Amino acid sequence: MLDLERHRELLRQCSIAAALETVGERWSFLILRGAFNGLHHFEEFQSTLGIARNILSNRLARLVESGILKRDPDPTDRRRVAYRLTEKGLDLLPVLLSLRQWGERWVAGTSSNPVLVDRATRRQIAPMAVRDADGRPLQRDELEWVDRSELKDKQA
Amino acid sequence: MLDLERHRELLRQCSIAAALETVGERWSFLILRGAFNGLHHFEEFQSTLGIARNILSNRLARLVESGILKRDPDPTDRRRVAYRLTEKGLDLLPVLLSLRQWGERWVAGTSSNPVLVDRATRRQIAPMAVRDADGRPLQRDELEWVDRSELKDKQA
DNA sequence: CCTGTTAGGTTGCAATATGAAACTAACTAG
DNA sequence: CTAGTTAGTTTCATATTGCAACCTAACAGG
Repeated sequence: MLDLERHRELLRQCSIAAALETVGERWSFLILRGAFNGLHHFEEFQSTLGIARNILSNRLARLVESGILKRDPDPTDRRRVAYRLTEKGLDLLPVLLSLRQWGERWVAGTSSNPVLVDRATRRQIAPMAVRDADGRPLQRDELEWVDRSELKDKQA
Repeated sequence: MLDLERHRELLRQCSIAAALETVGERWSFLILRGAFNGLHHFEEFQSTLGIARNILSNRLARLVESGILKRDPDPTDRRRVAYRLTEKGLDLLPVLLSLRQWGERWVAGTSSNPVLVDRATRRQIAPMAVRDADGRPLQRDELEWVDRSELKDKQA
């Protein structure tokens, strides 16, 4: 009970911890990346990711339960199930892109494929960056952590 | 050998997978969040995060080996070690912020503390968003995945 | 100097998670 | 009907996590 209470306190204090409860491990991230890249069906995920079937089944179920993916049975073939990103799941795009760009720069050392472009201009999206309220990218020394009570103006 | 080869192929193909090799699990993320929030010492991480000492030791060592944290022994007290983010580690800020904002919106349902502000204006940073090359936020239906060879212009 | 405290670990072992491979149920196509 | 397909489920060996105790080196104070 004390553990549960501390757990809840942690969740209240930190949204990262809350987020990590649902997506905080490697296979979930990779499944999400697959979903963003157009994978839908169990076998697609399994063969593309090379993930054990029981782990895939477990993670898919968890992502569905968390509301990140939804399970769409195919009316024309009752065996087939499409797993699709929900609004909640789609909102993870900045996370995935940030992670990808970091990986490109610091781990893989190469750019990867496919790339995300602005449909209208066909130009690649900008690198994910911390920006001020007007959209100007901020350098790290321009940033500061403050207590929420010290905010200059209330922002939604 | 075949597994190793496939593993390498996956890393080459996807920078997210490469990134997840180093930060792809819950405790690493939470340690990084702690580091961004000013934690430095073993005991600080341990008591703040409530993480098992052996897991903390293992993760810290891994993050140091990956070049994300560096290990700074204190010259005035040789027992003490400060773990600090490297350039590589600091570059994970967009990942952590994206994740945090996602968690605030979809999991915790509340805003968390501390918050990141522009030092000059004291205004809160903008939500992480996917933006075009000029910095304009893009909606999801404005985005498209293309093969790198189809890029309209070469961008660094 | 000795004793107690501190800091950063390490160790042993139980519980839990992962992964390989086989199996199953339901469905579809010919 | 048979054979193949799809999405899982199960079994069991291996790996990882977590609890709690322990250890070592360094320090502080009397």
